[in-house]
Amino acid sequence: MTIKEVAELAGVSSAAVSRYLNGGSLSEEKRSRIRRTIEETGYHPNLVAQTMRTGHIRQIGVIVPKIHSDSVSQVTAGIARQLRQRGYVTLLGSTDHEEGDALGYLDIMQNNQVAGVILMGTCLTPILSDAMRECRVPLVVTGQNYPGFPCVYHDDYNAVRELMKLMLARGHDRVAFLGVTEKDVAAGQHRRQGALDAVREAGLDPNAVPVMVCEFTAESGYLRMKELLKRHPELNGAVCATDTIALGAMKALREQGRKIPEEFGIAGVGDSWACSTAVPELTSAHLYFRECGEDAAALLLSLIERQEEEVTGEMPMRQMMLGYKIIERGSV
Amino acid sequence: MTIKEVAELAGVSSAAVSRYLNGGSLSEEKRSRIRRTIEETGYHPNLVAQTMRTGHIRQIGVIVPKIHSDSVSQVTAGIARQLRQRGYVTLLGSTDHEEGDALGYLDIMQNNQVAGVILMGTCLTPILSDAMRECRVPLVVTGQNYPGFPCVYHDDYNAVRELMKLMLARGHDRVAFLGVTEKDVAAGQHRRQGALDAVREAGLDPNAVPVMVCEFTAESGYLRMKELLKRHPELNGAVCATDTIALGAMKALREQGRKIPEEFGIAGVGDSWACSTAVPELTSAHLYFRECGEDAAALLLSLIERQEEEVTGEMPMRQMMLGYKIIERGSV
DNA sequence: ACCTATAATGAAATCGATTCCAAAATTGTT
DNA sequence: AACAATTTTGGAATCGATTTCATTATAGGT
Repeated sequence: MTIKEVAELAGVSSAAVSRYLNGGSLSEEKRSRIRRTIEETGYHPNLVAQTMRTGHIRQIGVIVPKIHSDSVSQVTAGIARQLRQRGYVTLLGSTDHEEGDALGYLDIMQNNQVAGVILMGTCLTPILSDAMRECRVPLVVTGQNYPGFPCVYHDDYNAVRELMKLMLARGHDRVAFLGVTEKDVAAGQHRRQGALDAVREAGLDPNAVPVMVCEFTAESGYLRMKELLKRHPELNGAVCATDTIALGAMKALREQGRKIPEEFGIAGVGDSWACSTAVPELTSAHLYFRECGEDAAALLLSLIERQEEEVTGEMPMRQMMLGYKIIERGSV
Repeated sequence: MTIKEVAELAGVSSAAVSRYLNGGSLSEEKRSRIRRTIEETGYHPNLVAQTMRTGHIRQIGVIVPKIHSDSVSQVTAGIARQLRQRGYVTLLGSTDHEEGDALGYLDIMQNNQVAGVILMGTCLTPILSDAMRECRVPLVVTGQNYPGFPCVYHDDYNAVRELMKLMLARGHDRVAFLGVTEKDVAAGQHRRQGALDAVREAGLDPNAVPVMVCEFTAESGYLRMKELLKRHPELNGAVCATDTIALGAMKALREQGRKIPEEFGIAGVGDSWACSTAVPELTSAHLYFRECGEDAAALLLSLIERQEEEVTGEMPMRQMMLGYKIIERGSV
């Protein structure tokens, strides 16, 4: 069913039908004839043809490192929800942490003429950075602060800093940090730095704090913690870069018979649902993942609209940092 | 950069460039001239225009009840991966379990001219069923067996049946079942039926088995289990329709001082990562979520290709059931 | 009744690709 | 060298919408 066929049936020109759909002067009589015909035929405009002509497509590319992950899927849910509300659809790309795939998606999405791209950041390599800069449509980064790009991210530094302060305040002063790869600036560098700075601020020596690098899995947290307890049996507390790692670490602590929180304090980041099923329940920093996604989408759409309306006024770069909330559950 | 501009620069007609890209007779000389021009300009064909002309778009609509969910995101990861491999992209719609949103997405995706749709099933209402039947492109259902539609789903019935058999074999013979809404046929009806049939097969009375209906959350599992223990203190085992519910239920058992697995056996479904961080670790039925997504995508693409090639031979309906694997971890 | 301003209308151009078709160029055969 | 068969080529039509433009109809004012 095309606009032409509708026009024919209603006895008007296709231009009239287009005006009916998009607003334009049209006599009341034709208006109602067209309305009837559209209802009868169940006509829906072909968005591809529409895009072809107008150059505006209501599709946004969303590139994530791994859709099967608690935090990533929460952000994605926020993005999809906001986009949907504003009449856009989500073109999803999950890269499995492969840089090549991210580049590929960036390409294929632009070929699909998306109106904009949201990239969930992990490790920023020069190649990816170049590709992002060459992106022909507005682009927003979530989860990381990439200088030069509009970003929406979390206060990773202070979230972990505050967790560590809490840990020290509770008397766990021989602490370790279970982190993730430093290639991930937000989850790797900032969280570690927050932990160490809290230690320094408490008048202790941050260089004495053992730092382990884990994968993003419970298994990895378990293994690293086991190693840590063997090498540093004097430890009585650990802050972990993610809840998953912390939950894995708790298993190692159980095996060693360390009582939580009396003999050993532990905390994670992300406020995953599994925190409240652990024994004891895991103290964690809540990050506003859903809101991060929603804000990123809203920011991107404002950039797109500004572009389409050819607003020429100056436009400040937006780096949007979201807060956090420490959820005490008794593991510290 | 359009095909016309490339043609101009290379000194050939746009038809020649098109033939270069899609295969067609072309002299070696022009071929290399075009190649050079494309490399220099970095030209990429506009997929919207391509779709406009050919009617073939390499986008697949994927409609899920809630992308922020362990199982859903795993299936989605499988789908996206398979589609990507075959040169398609994923148009994602997350409905938050709203039927209206599902209908809306079905519509908007068809307006976007998607080549096909994968619908992750939950509650099949007549309205949704009608909309699905009216879908103008091939459609595959995952996670549920909807009669009349090609489906890829799990053997929910036998997975839970086997879990319950295990439970009874371990001497937990005063059992309950913590299920989910019956509107969800696979997770609600089939899992419950599997549990009750196992009880019957063991020579016990299935009508004596208390059945609770939970939400898909740990909190709900906790509350329902607490209620259950108050009403039926004699119970010594429970099979749960999901891991999340089981992990919540374990909290209630801990509060009541029930030793797992000695005094009370518990099991879940889904083999979530959190199973192995629980105390004791949770016995669960592994379902092949990723594979389910991959198979659904593969099935859909085969339907699409068959349609595009106008294969006329008879075409059996495909209802594909995937197996499961009981992962014993010591909670039964 | 006449002229102007505004509203209504449809034919045709356009977006960027693919593809049909007829013409031109090349190849092969005798 | 003449002719047939095949390959190469670009012009033009096409997909389904929007939008410009020139034209016609209507309304308003004196």
